[in-house]
Amino acid sequence: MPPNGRTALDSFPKPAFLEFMRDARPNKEKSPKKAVAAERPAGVRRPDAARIPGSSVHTSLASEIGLRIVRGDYPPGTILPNEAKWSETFSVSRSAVREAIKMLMAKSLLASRPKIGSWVEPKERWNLLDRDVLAWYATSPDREVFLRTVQEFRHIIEPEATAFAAMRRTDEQMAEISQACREMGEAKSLQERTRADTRFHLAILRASGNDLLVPLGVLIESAFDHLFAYTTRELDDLQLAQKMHEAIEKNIRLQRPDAARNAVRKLLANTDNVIRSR
Amino acid sequence: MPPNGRTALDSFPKPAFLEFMRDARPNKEKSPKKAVAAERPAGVRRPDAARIPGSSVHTSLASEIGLRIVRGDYPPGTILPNEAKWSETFSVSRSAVREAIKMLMAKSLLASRPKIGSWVEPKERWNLLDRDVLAWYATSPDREVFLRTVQEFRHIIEPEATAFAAMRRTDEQMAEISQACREMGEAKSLQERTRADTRFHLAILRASGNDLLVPLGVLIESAFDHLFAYTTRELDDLQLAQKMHEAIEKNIRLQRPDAARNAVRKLLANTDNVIRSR
DNA sequence: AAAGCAATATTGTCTGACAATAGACGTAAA
DNA sequence: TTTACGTCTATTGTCAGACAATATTGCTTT
Repeated sequence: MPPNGRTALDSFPKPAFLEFMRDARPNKEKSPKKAVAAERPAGVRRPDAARIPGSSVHTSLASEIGLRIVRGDYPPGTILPNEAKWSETFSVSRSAVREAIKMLMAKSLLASRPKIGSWVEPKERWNLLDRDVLAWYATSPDREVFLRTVQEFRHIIEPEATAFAAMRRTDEQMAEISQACREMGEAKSLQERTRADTRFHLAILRASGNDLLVPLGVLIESAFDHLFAYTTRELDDLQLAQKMHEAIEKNIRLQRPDAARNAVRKLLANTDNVIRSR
Repeated sequence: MPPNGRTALDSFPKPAFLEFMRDARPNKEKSPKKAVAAERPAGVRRPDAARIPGSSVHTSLASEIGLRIVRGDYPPGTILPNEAKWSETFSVSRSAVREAIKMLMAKSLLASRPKIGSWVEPKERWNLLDRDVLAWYATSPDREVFLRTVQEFRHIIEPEATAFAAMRRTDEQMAEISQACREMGEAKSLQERTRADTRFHLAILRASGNDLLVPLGVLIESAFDHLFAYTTRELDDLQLAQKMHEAIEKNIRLQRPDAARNAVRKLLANTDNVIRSR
C-alpha cells in the first residue's frame, strides 16, 4: 500500500515559495482569522503550493538551507539566522522552519541550543553519505572533482563487494543481477540503459551479504547521474562495456570471487578512461 | 562559540517521559491555561525534563521510535500509528511528534503522505551509515553478528584508506596520527587507550584525502564501542597491538602505501582473532 | 458491473502563547 | 582591579487549537 515514490529532498521539485525568497514583505497584515468560511480572500494565499510529493514547505526549506550550508554560504561554526528570521525571509510559519531544521539536524549539518541558535556543524560530522547531502554536495564544486572522488570510492568498495557477492549470493539475488545485466543489453535508450546499469550495481551490493554496503548504493546512483553526461554514444564502447558487465555477471554466477573482483576492476578502469578522456 | 557537545540521538540520556510510556492517561484534564503566573500547579508538570543536551522531547521521541523501527517492531511497509496517537501515547504535543518524525524521515526510515499516514521504508533505503541509525541497529541483533559485519567492512575500507593516507597526508594530518599513536602507548586506562585508538583511525580516514571516507568513521567508532568489552587486558597483547599501530604510523610517515596497507591488514587480522577467540 | 462522487481520516500548515536555557552585562564584594 | 554573583534578554523548546490539502474508502448512480 505505501506507494514507492522517490525519496524526499531531491531538490528538483522547484520549491514554489523560493520564487519570492528575498521578497521581504514586512507589512503583511495579519490574516483576519475571524472569517470562518465563505469569502475566500481571493488569491494571495499561495494558490497551489505543494503539489509534487517532495515539495512540502518544510522539505523545500530543508533543501534550500541544506544546499546553502553544503555550498559553503554558512561555513562550519557559523550561527545561522534564527527561526523567526527564516520564517520571515521565506514567509512560512515557524513550525515549518523548525521541521526543516530538524531534518538538517538529523543529517548532522546543524545543531542548536536555546539562547544560542543553530550553528553549522564541522564538516567531519556531516553525513555525506546521505542521499540528500550527497546531492547537494554534488552541485557545489565542479563536477570533475566530485566525480573523481566518487569514482575513487568505487574502486575501494566495488571489487570487494563483488567478490563477496560471488561467494554469498542467493539464487534470487543472482536472478536480479542477471536480469539487470540482460536489460542493459536490450535497452532502447541511453537513459534506459543507465537505469539498468544502476540496478545491476545495486543488486551486487545487496548480494554482498554485508548490510553496511547497501547504503553505499547512493554513491553509485550519484556517480551514474553525473556520469550520464560523459557516457559515450559510440557503439563500440557500448558493446565493450556490455561485455565487461557480462563477465562480472558470469563470475558471480559461477561463484568465482577472484575472477569477479578482477572483472570489476577492469570495468572501473574503463570508466576511469571515459572520465579522463573528456 | 558553538560548544562541541556530543551529537544528538545517542539514546543514552534515558528520556524522562519514556517512564510512563504505556501509561495511557485518557482523562488528563486540560491545563487551566488561564493562570498566567503565580500559582504553580505543584509538580505534575514534568518537573525537570530536558536537562542533558540530547534529551529534548522530540529527540528522545525520535530515538524511541527509531529504535523500535530498526529493532523490527514495525516491519518495512507497516503503517505507523498516526501523529495524534503518538501524541497521546507519550503525552507530548503533536508538534514534538512531527519534529521527531521529520528527523526519522531525514534518515529515510519513514515516509508519509496525507490521508495515508507514515510508513516504514524498505530496509534498503535506510541510511544505515548514519550515526544514530547505526547505534540503534547495533543494539537489536546480538553483538556478534553486528560486530562481524562492521569488522568485515573495516577490511574493505581501512587498508585502502591507509594507502591513500600514506600518499596524500599533509604534515598536519601526520601530526594528528602520530600524536594519537603516541597517546595510545602512554594511556593510563583502557578507556583512555581506546579513545586514542579511535582518534588514530579517524585521523587516517581524514588523511586519506577522500571526503567520502570520512563519514565512515562512525563505523569505526561503533566498532570500538562494541569491541571494548572484548578488549584484552593482557600486557603482551597490548604491546603487540601497539607495535602494529606504530608500524602503520611509520609507513604513513615514510609515505609507503603498500607497506601501510599491509600493516593495516595485519592489525585487522589480529583484531579478528580477538573477536573469534571470545 | 462500472464509473463517478461524497465522506472521511491523516498529514501539512499556520498562529499564538509560554517555558527553559545560557550568554551578556552590570553590580557588588574581595 | 578583579572576581563572583545575579539580572536581563534573545533564542530554541514545547504546547494548544485551528484549518487546508489530499487520497483512500465506500456509496451512489448509471
